[in-house]
Amino acid sequence: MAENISTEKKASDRGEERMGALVKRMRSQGQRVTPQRLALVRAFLAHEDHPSAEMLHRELREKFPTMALSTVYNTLHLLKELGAAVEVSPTTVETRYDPDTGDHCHLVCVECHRLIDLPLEACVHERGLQELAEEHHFTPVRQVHQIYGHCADCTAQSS
Amino acid sequence: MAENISTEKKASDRGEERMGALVKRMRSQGQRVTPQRLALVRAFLAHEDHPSAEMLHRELREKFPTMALSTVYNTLHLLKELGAAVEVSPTTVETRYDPDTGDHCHLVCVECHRLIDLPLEACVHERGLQELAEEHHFTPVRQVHQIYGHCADCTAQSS
DNA sequence: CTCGTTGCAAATCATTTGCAATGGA
DNA sequence: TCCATTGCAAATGATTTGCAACGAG
Repeated sequence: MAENISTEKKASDRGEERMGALVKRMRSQGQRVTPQRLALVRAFLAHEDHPSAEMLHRELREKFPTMALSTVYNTLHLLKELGAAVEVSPTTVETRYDPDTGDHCHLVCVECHRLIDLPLEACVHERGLQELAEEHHFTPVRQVHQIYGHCADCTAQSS
Repeated sequence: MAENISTEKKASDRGEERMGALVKRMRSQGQRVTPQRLALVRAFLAHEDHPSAEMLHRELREKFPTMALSTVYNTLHLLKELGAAVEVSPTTVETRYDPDTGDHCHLVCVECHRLIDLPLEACVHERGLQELAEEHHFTPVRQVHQIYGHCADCTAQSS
């Protein structure tokens, strides 16, 4: 529990540090900073894990009983555009969002859909995979390395 | 077009080679080898790309006008269990299935959801990423390296 | 003959959308 | 004030499920 408290503080601090810049960018883009968005962004950035829209919705309901799920999605999409959130799709279940936008990879449980962070340096090297998995008591079934971006045709079309 | 024909032949050959073993394994597991499944597996293994259930359904309708979409899903799930297909989820659109089950990664277009194969040796090394992307005229937005498997808790629970 | 599989339609479930009301800038 | 955003409900779209008829072993 003592560990949890310090972890929580770190996450909150990280969040508060990013709030200012984020809010500034929202305003500069003509996006309105509503109380709902403020609370949503603050809650999201404070996460050390990978919450889904539904999870955030449940969490925010306490302060905003009328908060609609569509508002949560709306804000998460905004954060994605601002580069402050990364979508992670464990399998075919709810999309999960990662407040840590640095390059890194995840161990994904195909049963409970838990996501476990791994530093990028650790996972780009094939040889280290087995040891890493064992460290986390994780039994790899398959690995997927996807690079999202724009293909030649789409880049050409939107020019 | 001449290139297409040779490509198609290679894919078909690869498929035919795997058909026998696959059918044998299905029978040994008490799975029935129906004409629908046979056609579906053959069509799937012949693919050089990453068809969705819908795509295969359209394709198979020609020979089996009554083929249900749920039958396609059913067979794809079976192939997945047999290790003959790998699920790939580009974003939040239709799941795509990859007949190439070897370790490799994909370039995923976030606009048209095209998947481009990359050999694993090429993509596990961080440094090569930029050059590889340029080779394919692909603009990377983000990369995702996910390892699917079973986490410690789930492994413990199902023991 | 048996029971796994099929086809069809209805059900699910995450996510999106339409639209009137609200309230930031 | 003006228009982006909200909340709500209905729509969407991929996937799953229930169930009677079918047919592979």
